[in-house]
Amino acid sequence: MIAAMARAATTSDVFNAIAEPQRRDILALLRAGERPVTDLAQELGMTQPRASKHLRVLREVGLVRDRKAGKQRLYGLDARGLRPVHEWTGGFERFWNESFDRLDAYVQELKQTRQED
Amino acid sequence: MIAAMARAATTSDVFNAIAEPQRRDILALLRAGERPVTDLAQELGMTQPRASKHLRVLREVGLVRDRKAGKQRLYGLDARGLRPVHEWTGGFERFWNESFDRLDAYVQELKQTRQED
DNA sequence: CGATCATATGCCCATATCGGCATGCGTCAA
DNA sequence: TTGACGCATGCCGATATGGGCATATGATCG
Repeated sequence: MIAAMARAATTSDVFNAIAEPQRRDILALLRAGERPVTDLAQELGMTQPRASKHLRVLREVGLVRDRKAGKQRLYGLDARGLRPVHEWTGGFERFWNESFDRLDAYVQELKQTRQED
Repeated sequence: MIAAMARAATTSDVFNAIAEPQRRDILALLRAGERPVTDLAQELGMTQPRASKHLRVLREVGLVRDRKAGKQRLYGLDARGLRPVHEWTGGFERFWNESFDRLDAYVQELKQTRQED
């Protein structure tokens, strides 16, 4: 049976993956090119297991690819998955500029409301 | 003392707020204009308390504004907070098209690597 | 004031998530 | 084969999160 779930189906989708600051840092670093886990961990000041776990999440949502290179395992960026996020937020673009006007309208209405009390 | 924390400082930032599908649905709906809680809840097929809780998160990160309108409370969109997300993902835009080539490169390297064994 | 509608909250449960630590596993060198 | 290195996992603890349900709160109306 389907019981109560925390963050239900959210798990392992791109939006969730980039909700974690450290994972965003990893992605940003990978723009410079492939890197082994230890490298990333050190650069970002995190332990190796921690880096590995974050990388796993990123890999599971397809934002990262890995390939073996001898003893090492190189992680590389696959940013295609970020596109949907960019497009989704882009769907609100026209509201960014409107917002201020809207807020002004709110303020006006609030003032009126208070005066009417 | 600061003990181990789950999702540390992530809580209540915009990235986290939009990691939840239902909250994204709410934001999308609000593009059409202000709406009372009950309205949103019904439209999205969720209970009123649930809608209120999601709206609270959205309000806390500033993606939503509310104003009292008599008995009701109208929630309205304030999309400015989405801009950073859009820009962050935009920073990867040039990799979207590269990705395929990169993957091809990976494959090439892999082939070479295998041959060298 | 009392009844009622619209929301926000509190409390509880189940589960997801992060971090640390120790350890397993695969690869390369001697 | 034995070590050493590089990385992935397993397990545990602490906490955040989502949902349900009942209820507190706020506001309007009679």
